[in-house]
Amino acid sequence: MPKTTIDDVAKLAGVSIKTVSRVVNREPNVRAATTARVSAAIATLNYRPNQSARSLASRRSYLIGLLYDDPSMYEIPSSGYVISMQQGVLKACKAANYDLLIHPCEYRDKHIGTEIRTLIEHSRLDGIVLAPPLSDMPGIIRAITKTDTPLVRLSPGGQTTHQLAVSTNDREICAEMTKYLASLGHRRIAFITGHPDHAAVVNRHLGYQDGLRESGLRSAKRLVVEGDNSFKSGERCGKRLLQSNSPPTAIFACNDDMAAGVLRVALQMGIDVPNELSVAGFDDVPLAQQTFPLLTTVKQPLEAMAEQAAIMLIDGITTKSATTGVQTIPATLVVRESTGPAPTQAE
Amino acid sequence: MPKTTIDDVAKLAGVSIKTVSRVVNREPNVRAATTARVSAAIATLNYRPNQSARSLASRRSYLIGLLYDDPSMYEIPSSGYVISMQQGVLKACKAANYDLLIHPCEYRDKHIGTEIRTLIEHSRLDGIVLAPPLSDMPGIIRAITKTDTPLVRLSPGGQTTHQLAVSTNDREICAEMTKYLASLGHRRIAFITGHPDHAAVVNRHLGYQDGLRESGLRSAKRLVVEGDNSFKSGERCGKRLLQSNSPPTAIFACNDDMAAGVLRVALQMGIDVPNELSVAGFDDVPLAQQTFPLLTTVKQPLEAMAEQAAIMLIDGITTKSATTGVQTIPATLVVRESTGPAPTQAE
DNA sequence: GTGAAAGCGCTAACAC
DNA sequence: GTGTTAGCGCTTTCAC
Repeated sequence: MPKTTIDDVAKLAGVSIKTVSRVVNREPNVRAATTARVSAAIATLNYRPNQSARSLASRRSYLIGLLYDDPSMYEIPSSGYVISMQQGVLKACKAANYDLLIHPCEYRDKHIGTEIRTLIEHSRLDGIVLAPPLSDMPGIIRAITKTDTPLVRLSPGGQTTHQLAVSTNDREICAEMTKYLASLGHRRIAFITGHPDHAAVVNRHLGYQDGLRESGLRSAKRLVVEGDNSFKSGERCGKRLLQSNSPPTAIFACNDDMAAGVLRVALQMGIDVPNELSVAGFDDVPLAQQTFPLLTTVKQPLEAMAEQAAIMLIDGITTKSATTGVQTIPATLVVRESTGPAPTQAE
Repeated sequence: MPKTTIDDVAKLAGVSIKTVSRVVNREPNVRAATTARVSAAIATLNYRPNQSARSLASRRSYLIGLLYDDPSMYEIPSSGYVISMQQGVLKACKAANYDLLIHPCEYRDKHIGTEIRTLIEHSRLDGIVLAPPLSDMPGIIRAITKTDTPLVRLSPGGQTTHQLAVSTNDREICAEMTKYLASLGHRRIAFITGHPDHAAVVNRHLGYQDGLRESGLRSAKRLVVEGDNSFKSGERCGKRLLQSNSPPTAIFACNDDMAAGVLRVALQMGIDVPNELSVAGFDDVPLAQQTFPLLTTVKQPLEAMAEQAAIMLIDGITTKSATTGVQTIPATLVVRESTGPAPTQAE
């Protein structure tokens, strides 16, 4: 069966192909009656515009790309984060009749710039959603903007004045979590920092310090250890903290994977969570509900953020206005089972 | 800067555009010297063929679709499985200069057939990789084959004579795992079945029965409970099994998410794994290395399977030969910490 | 409000 | 081996 084309529809509706095109693209200047006739023809013929032809003529691919750090680069890959982003972007794409092209990449690769440029030019991406920590890498951002491809960054750390971005209130919410832990009586609250390349997690560290200060606690260098956002690094950091003399009574890790690693180490060492140790994470990925005990964490609205990013992106593409702006979608505390009052004798 | 086209390259190389096209597409019948000249021109102009134009002229999109069960439909979504498949397919796509379009879908949706058909016609997918349990749904398979789109199924349960598919030795390896548990002295080995719609997990159940038989054990109905592959269902099933009178000393769940759920329940109930209870899973997703204790499981070569599927698919597309065949990539046992000798007094 | 004509950048079919 | 000629099915431009 030869696919039905715009000509078939035009013939059946008794109009020119241009009018069909107008209806399909919701352009103005078509009488309601005509629109109805065309729509009917489209329905009976089950017509679907050919994207390739559309793309060629309009110089748009109706494809947007989601670029993120390749999870398989880590010992134990984390997947919940990526899936959430994908879901969010997909939702926006579906609504706007765009398709999503995913592209995990190794950002440490020397030729990452060329790779991205090739991807964009080859696939004719209409826009790009850039996930952290890629969203903080000047080289990558430059490679994209040089091709004039619209770009939205997720959770960028630095300044975002002349670009599109969506982020959450990392700093404030981390201060809140820290204050919450302090309010439970904890005095030695440790912090596991994240990926040093990921600027948003730097803000989380700042929030931790804010929270400490506002609770009248002093920050101690030995209570802050550096992870890389991976589960394994959480285990390593947790072990180090818990084996020190005068270990913390609470550990706040700046993502869930690391917090889950801490939880595992505590279990292994026979430390009772939350009675002897409180543990908190950040993200609220599925893993936070698969640990024992269930993880207290910060619910980052990742899917909503990704969706919003894609909406802004597509909006900018269709209106051709180089929009600018930063949307912030607030995170919230989720208290589950891994946090509790500080142990009394441990002071 | 106006993008460079095939005409620019032809002019610079002093040949016709058709020759450039030949070089780009690695077609035969071009002299080596000519090829070299064209390649040089391509390099200096940094030419990249326009996919839209290519697609329109050749009726190929250079896009393949990966369809899978939408993980966000579950209480606690599982993501490791999906990410692995994506990785595998992406690898093959990269090698063949294809792009990947992901499409999670709710297979229970009444209009799933139309949705898939629209996707295929709209995006002009050149081929589809169908993940389980979609790969077992006649309605979905029919919707795809009706559009004449090449299709590869992952882990289909039923017969696959006239179609492409990649699977693993579910049944045999499950028999092996069961026998392994029996060899540890376990006599009451429970099994948590998976998604009833997913035929491959039915084979796992059969393998469990094989293993029991070959170990001289009788299968008991009360030792088999039905889950749906989700973590939560693993918790529910685990609780039910462990709270029964005369509980099993080993539980074999037919995927890791459910096994992890069992592990959590055991921890909650104060049951010592592996000393009082052995637990085994299937898949070897990242979660299997994030539990306490680490999960003994069956390592399913998911990424390799997905890659192989995509290779077969692309191969069939480029050679236009309606290939047929089923590849089987064997799984292996991974013994970690959650299994051990059966408790002595518990017999 | 609607339509005619001219491409978009490439590949297919065939000629040379 | 290489080139010529037609489209692929749309959108764009501009005329009416």
